[in-house]
Amino acid sequence: MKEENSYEQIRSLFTGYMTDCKLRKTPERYAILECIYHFTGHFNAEMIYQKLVVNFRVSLATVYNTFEHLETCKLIIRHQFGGKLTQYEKAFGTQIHNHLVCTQCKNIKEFTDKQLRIAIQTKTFSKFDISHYSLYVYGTCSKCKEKIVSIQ
Amino acid sequence: MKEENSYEQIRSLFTGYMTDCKLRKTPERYAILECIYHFTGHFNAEMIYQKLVVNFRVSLATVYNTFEHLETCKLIIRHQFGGKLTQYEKAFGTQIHNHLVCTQCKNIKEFTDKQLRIAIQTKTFSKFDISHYSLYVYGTCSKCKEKIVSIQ
DNA sequence: TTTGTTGCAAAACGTTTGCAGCCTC
DNA sequence: GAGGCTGCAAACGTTTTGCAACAAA
Repeated sequence: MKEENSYEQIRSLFTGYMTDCKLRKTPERYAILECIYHFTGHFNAEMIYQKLVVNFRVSLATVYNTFEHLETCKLIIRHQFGGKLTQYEKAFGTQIHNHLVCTQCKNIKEFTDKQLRIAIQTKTFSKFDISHYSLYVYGTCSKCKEKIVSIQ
Repeated sequence: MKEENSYEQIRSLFTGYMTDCKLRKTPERYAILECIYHFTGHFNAEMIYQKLVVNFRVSLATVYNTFEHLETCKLIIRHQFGGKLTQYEKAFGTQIHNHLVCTQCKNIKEFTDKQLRIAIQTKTFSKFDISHYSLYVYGTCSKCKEKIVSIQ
């Protein structure tokens, strides 16, 4: 898999998208992209805003606005794992993966499964163009299993 | 698949759950369950509330409260298909199915795939107890594809 | 009688919007 | 210079909470 995407590569992808859509290339948008690039794991608008606002003048509204564009050009993927919180993750420099969601502690673990991926991706729908997919597997993680056992 | 679950069967499942958890068997909870039983397709708290309130004294808060219990005892499944709205569906009397979500018009179609279902369900995780799963496939539906073509 | 559950209204929360000013093109 | 984008604050819609009254056990 393409594990090595430099910031410059990602940035030029975003620039290309903005040019195509006649969007303006503002410093805010690049700052948000760069912040996401250096971020590990899942994030939301508030988290990126908090990280940036320390030494950069941005507003939450701009973060939301930029996320929308990043989502359409597939640089980030939006998730909603049961809670009300919308979470995102980078869609570059990472393998396609699925999510194990613990319904007790809400923790999320990732897993990859080549067979599953192929099964989903090769499925064709006569009247539907697939863009991407999300598989969420819900259950109880090992830590919470222990807790339940110890209570009984 | 078990396509024939009478309301009485479902009701007694719920009763059993409430007994086990030492919850009170209130008329409101049964009214909400019955309303859901007769509902087709996806629904949310507001929809059930609106249907019930016509000839029954309930509050939205109670609907939310009851949904939480119905979710834990797996009589309903919670979904969040990208939008901010939380949607639910019955988890009885229906086949396990996946969702095709159109990113343009937000319409949702269901599809079943036995092979996929088996592939997911037989996947075992050493430290994780699977309860259920949701597969969302995002893309563009036929109607929206036409629109895009006609614009260009 | 006890205390879980209710309706109601207010609050909370994440997200969106309206607008005047700014800055990219 | 035009108008897309910004920050700010107010508004929004869904969900949660606090509380006194109610009713299941």
